[in-house]
Amino acid sequence: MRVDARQNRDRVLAAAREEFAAHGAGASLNKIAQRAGVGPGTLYRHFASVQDLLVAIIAADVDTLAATGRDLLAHPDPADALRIWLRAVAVHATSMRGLVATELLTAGTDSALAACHEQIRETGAALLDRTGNPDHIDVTDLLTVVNGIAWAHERLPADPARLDRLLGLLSSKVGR
Amino acid sequence: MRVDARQNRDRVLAAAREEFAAHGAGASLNKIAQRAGVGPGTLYRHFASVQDLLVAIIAADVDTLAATGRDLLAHPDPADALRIWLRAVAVHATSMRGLVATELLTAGTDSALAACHEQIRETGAALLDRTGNPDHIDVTDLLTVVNGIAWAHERLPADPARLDRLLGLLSSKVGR
DNA sequence: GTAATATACGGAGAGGTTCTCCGGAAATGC
DNA sequence: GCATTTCCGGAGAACCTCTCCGTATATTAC
Repeated sequence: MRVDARQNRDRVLAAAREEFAAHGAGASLNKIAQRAGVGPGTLYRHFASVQDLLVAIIAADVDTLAATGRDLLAHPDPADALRIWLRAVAVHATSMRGLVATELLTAGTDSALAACHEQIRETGAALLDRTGNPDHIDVTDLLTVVNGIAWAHERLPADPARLDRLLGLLSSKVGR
Repeated sequence: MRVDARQNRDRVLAAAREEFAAHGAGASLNKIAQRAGVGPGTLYRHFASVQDLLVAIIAADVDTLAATGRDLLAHPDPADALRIWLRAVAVHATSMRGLVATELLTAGTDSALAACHEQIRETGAALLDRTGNPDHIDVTDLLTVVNGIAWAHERLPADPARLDRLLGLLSSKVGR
């Protein structure tokens, strides 16, 4: 890839981060291009759809999340480890005004996104298995609910304590 | 109100129901007007914003939900009654591709919508109180999570059994 | 039944959006 | 230094939301 192309790509990603954080799904791709100092054509050549753009932004965070999960496998209390990690997942999904939660949930056909899903699912499964999982909870279901909670939390007026309260409503095996 | 105006209003509402159900948030108000056989001006005169349109559609369903809740106050098992009603709330929120869940969550400044919120909150509070509410669960938090679950469920490929599984992940006091 | 009035209609149009296309400019390889 | 490949950027088509206002229709008064 030509170095100027990579620079433009990076500039677009940075601009998109800011614009999505500020306006969520209502962000204008035109404005992202403008903010990045490139033409609309350049933006669309690098990212064929708004989803591609989001996935590129999210992928890095997913790696971090998986690493956190691996570290937590060494945590003395398996149930605590799961709770801590689920909270981290929720916090991550609580960004960009619901866009991340939406994207993480929708399977779609994007292979990069599918890889993100799989990475998160495997990490969650490992943590859940270590608790013994007496209620035979499906890890996908669990992550679905956590995403839903994150989405709802973000949509309401800011209340820092709410996220923990909502997660606390989960089944006692994983919630509290 | 002139009778032709009322007829147009009703036609717009019917068209909007179909269009929202088909395209969710991506529905075009132009197309709704076209489908209803009126001009855009007529649509906007009746409903100043897309939110007004949604609230008008939702309000009737909320009345039904509140009535169901009142009936359930006579249910022999308070915990069962709460679970049944929460499921009904989730099913209702699971329509129009997430639009209803979104709308029910966001408080905003619309007074008609605020009335819907209050009606649901009061019904939920009555049902929750009757269980004794040993965990001191906040009814608003509970409804928030149910909405989040409904939203997440609707966003994924159809799986009729999933909604119950997700609701089952709630704290044992209300989930199962 | 007719005239006067209030009310509502509909479409043109301004300004925004997404996304495409292609001529020209810039970087790379020899 | 030159040929070639790659990439850029903006013009523009098609769509969207939302407003304005002349026109048409329903209602009321006579």
